[in-house]
Amino acid sequence: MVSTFQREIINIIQSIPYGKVAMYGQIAAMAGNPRAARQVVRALHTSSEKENLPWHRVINGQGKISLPLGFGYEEQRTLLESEGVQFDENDRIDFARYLWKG
DNA sequence: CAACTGACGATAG
DNA sequence: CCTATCGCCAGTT
Repeated sequence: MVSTFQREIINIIQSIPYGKVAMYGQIAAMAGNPRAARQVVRALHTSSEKENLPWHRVINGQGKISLPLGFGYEEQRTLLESEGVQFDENDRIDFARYLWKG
């Protein structure tokens, strides 16, 4: 089953606009729990497949992709770049330009 | 009910 | 910038 939290998180993720990204902590905060970043992870794992979520627009607080190489990293990066999101020399995303502000 | 688990976050070295 | 730790929270087993 999916708790209210999870639904809220799913809802928020679905509202991230094209070409923008959001941090786990940010989403958690919008869902009502600034410290529940890990629940965002769980929500993605449980619903990314069925819910049609833009999971690739969710990155960690360092502006980087959390997935390890060969385990989804390339896919996420490709998806983001196809939306116009650029990475700097340290593989980080420029929040000033791409961070979504709810 | 206790232990375990994460695509995390902040801090320290 | 990088790794190592500790703290956090809800869902599973």
